[in-house]
Amino acid sequence: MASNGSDAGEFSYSRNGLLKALSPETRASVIADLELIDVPYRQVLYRPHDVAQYVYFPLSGVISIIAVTDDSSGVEVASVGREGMANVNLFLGADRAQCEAVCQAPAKVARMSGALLRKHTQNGGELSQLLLRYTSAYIGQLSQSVACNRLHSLDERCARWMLMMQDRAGDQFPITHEFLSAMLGVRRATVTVAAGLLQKAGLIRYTRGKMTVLDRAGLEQASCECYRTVRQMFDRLIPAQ
Amino acid sequence: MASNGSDAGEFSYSRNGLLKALSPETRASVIADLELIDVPYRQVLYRPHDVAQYVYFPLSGVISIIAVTDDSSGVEVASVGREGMANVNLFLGADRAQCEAVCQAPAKVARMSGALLRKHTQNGGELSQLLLRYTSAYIGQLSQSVACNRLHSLDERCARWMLMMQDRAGDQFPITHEFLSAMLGVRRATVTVAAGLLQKAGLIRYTRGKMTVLDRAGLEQASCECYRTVRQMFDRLIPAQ
DNA sequence: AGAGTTCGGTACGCAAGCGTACTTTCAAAC
DNA sequence: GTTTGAAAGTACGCTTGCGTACCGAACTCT
Repeated sequence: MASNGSDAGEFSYSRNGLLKALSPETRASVIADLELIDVPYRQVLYRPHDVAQYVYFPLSGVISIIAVTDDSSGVEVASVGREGMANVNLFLGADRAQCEAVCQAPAKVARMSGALLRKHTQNGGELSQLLLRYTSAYIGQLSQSVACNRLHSLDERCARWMLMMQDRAGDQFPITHEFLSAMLGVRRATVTVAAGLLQKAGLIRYTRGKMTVLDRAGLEQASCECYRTVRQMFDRLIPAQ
Repeated sequence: MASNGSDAGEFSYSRNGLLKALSPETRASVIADLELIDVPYRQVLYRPHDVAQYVYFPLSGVISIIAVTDDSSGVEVASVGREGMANVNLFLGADRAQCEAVCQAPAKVARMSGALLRKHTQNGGELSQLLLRYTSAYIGQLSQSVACNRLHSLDERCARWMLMMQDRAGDQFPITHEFLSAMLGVRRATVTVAAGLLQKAGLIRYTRGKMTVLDRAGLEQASCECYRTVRQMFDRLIPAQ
C-alpha cells in the first residue's frame, strides 16, 4: 500500500518486520546500534557450540537454521527472513549456539552484538516484548516442523519449502538438489524425483541451481497444511507490517 | 546429595528445578502466588487455540507437549518434568496455546496464572532471566526433535523416550502401546514390534500399560544421541539442582 | 460367573525412501 | 575449443514403516 520511500535515506531498516513493528523512538534507538552487512549465498553465520555473538535481522534474503547431528548430517529446523531474527538463543541468555545458521539466499542483514542487545532489552521494554513474541512464533515454527517431519510426505514438504522461500526471496532463488536434500533431511536422488514431479506439474522450474516458482497456488495445493499454519501464526503474533 | 527435609513443611516446591534455582527471596515471593494441583494420568492441561491461562511447574510427573495436525494426528514435540515449565508461550506473551499438553505420568503441579506471572516477570528480574534460559533449552529440545524425527529409527527414538520418562517419572510409569504410538507418530503395531525388541533385549518390561525400565545403560546404548545431547544442554543452561 | 473392553502380538501386501552407483548435461576454467 | 567439475536423471535391490485386519489374553464391570 503505502510506499516507504521516505526512509530510503537511512537504508530502510524497516524492511525487517520486527524493526518495522517498533515505535519510531525505539526503532531509532535500536537502529543506531545495528551494523549492516552483506551475507553471500551459503555463508555460515554461526555453528553449534560457537560463542553467540550477534543477533541478525534480515532486511532481505533467507537464513536457514539447521540442527546438526553427531554423524554430521543435519536438517533445517526453521528459516528466517525479513519477518524475523536469527540467533534467538542469544536474546534468551544462552552463551552458545545450538544450531547452524546458513545463508540460503543472498541477504542484507542488520546485526547487533549481544552486549548491545542486552542494553536494549534488560528491564523489559518494547524491544523485549516484541522479541519475546517473536520467540513464541519461532517455537511454533519448530513445533510444527517436528510434526511435519514425522507425518508428511517429501512431496508435501518440498512444496512447503518452496513456498517459504518464495515468501522471503521472491520467485527466483538459488538452490541445488544436493543442498535442498540436506535441508529436508533426505537423499539427493530422492529430491530429484520429488522436485521433478513438481516441475512436471508446472509448479516450479529449475536448472543447475536456479529455482523459479511458477505457480504459487499450485504449490499451496501440493503443500501440507504446515505452510498455512505457520504463516497464520506469524501474522497473528507479529501484527500488520 | 543434601536432603531438603527443611522445607517439607511448605510442600517442597523446590522439587521443581526452576523454582529451586531461584534465590530464597525470589522463590518465596513466587511460591506465594503458586497454586498446587494434582494432575491425573491423561488429563489435558490445554489444547491448541485455547486461551492461555496458566504456566505449570511440575513437582513430579510428566507433561507431554504435542503438536496436533489438521487430520488430528499428533506427535510429541517435547516433554516437561521437574526440570521445567509447561506453557512457555504464555510467558512469551502469546495469548493462545499452539500445542496440546497432556499428563503422561500422574503429577503434582504448581501453576501460576498469566496475570501473576506478568507481575513477577515484567521489567526483567531473576525469574524472567531464568525462564528465558529455560526457553532457550526448550528451543534446543524442539530443534533436536525435528532432526530426530527425520533421521533416527523408531527403535532409537523409542529407547530415547523411555529414558526421558525414567528421568522424570522413575523406573515405572503407565504407558500403552497405543498411547506411545501417538507420541512417536507411528502406528500402534509398529510400536509393538519396537517395544518387543527392547523387551526381548531385557531393557524394559511391560504388561497392559505398565512400563518398567530394567536396564538404563542398555537403553542409553540403544537410544540415539539425542537423549544425551538434550540432557547435557539442560544441565548447562539450568545449572546444578 | 459372564460379558464387554482394552491391550498387545502377528500377518500380509504395499509405498516411501535409502544406499549405491552409473550416466548425461551443462557451465565455467584453462 | 577442450577439459574439468558440478548438477541432475535414472536404476535396482533393500529396509522401514504403513494400512488393515484378525486373534488371544487380561482386566473390569455387573
